[in-house]
Amino acid sequence: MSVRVRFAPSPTGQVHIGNIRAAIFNWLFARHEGGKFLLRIEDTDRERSTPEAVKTVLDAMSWLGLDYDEEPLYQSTRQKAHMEAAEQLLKSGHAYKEDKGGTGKGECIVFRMPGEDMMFSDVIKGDLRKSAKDMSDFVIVRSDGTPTFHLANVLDDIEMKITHIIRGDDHVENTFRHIALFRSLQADVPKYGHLPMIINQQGKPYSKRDGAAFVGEFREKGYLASALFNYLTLLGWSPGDDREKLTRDELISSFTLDRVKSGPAQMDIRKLTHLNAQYIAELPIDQFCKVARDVVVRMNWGVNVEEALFIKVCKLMQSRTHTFSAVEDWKYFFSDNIAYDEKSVKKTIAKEGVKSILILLKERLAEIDFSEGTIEKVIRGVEKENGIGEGKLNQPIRVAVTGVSIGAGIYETMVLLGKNRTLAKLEYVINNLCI
RNA sequence: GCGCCCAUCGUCUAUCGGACAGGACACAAGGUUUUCAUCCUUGGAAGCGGGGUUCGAUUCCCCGUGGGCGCGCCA
Repeated sequence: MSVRVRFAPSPTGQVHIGNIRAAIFNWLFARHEGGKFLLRIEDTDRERSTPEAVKTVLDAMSWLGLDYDEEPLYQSTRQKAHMEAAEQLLKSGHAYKEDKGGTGKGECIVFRMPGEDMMFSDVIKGDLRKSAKDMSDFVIVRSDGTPTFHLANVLDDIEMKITHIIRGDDHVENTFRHIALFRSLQADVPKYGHLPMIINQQGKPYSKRDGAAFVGEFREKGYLASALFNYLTLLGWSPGDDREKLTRDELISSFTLDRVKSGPAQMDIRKLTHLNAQYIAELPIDQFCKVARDVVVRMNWGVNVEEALFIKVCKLMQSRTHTFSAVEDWKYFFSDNIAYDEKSVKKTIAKEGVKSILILLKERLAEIDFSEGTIEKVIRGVEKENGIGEGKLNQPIRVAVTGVSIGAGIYETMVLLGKNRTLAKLEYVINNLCI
């Protein structure tokens, strides 16, 4: 029988990093096995499940390249089938009505656990057992007539002919209930695999408080889908050798569930960032420009970022870009109005004697055509005339023309800045920041 | 409290009883470089504790400890 797996998110606004990893593992498993990867939108919470929330899920998936094989099943369309199944369970004696605990809410429908010890072989965790006394009956239809997660989930998995359920660790206990449901519905019980949780630095499951907890945030912070995808597979899984940076095809061919670890794994943003830098470095330049351009648009600098210059800047900056949020600091290439880093200014420009040197530099630069060679020559000359060590002027100049103390090679930077802008910035610094 | 699961460098991991426990991130020290970054070299860094089984245990078993998860008319 061919493998059919699913990702079943409830669209509640954001896609949690733990959920998307479950989706990735399901996807990888399906692709490895040549099976189907399906999507089910669990939109029974009518208040939170808005079309926008659904779109967020879809966007996150397409961003990561998680393509699904059949039309998504919307759980909200299954209400009737759910209720019919509940009636059937009532009839067959697998469920009964009860006002649980006399809450006054009225009667709900409760599923009767079989009352015997259970065991299933988890594809990741191995044999898991639970004795009858530790399992109690549970509600499948609320007193308001709506089905609970357990009922809906199992019924829809039957409907979708799911063969393997790969989901978070937090569901292991539910699995005993779900298996009992499958059996009493006379359906084939799928295979289960429970993924370890992703935890934060405190060892707790990732939450909003940990900053980057949602897929959208990683995207905004300048991470590449390919890097996030790759990194997430490494959390709780490894190919068994020393490879860590794997292409999607390599991931598909080496992914097996029996290599998934069963203990929780801690997220390390730094390692993600390192991977991200590698992926960025090997991006074709036009791709790099495209993603960088999106950041520029979002930043809304209020200046014209001309494409030809932008491409040159991209070429210059790509190798030192770890995440695309670094693009936010590129404003000095395109704007006459830049922010000066106070500390850097203090350290390099706001010093005795700098002013006259910069004035001389400005005069000399005004006389040449800008190229790396000519610029370097001018700077070396000014240094020599003032008895300054070779290269010592580079940093002050960098701060003067870019506002910050880090960046690409200063000659290249000045060439891209252009003569006019360079001179204008020197003029500003001489008049306003020098002492 | 009860039940289930897990346990290798700070972190992610390799090891399917047998060599110096390997790799990556991070960190440190060098080198390259006009700053930053890249790149290169080197270094420190781990088998939770205690019992067994075995010629031999990180690996198998038990106990302890630590951690995670679950115990809803949430999903």
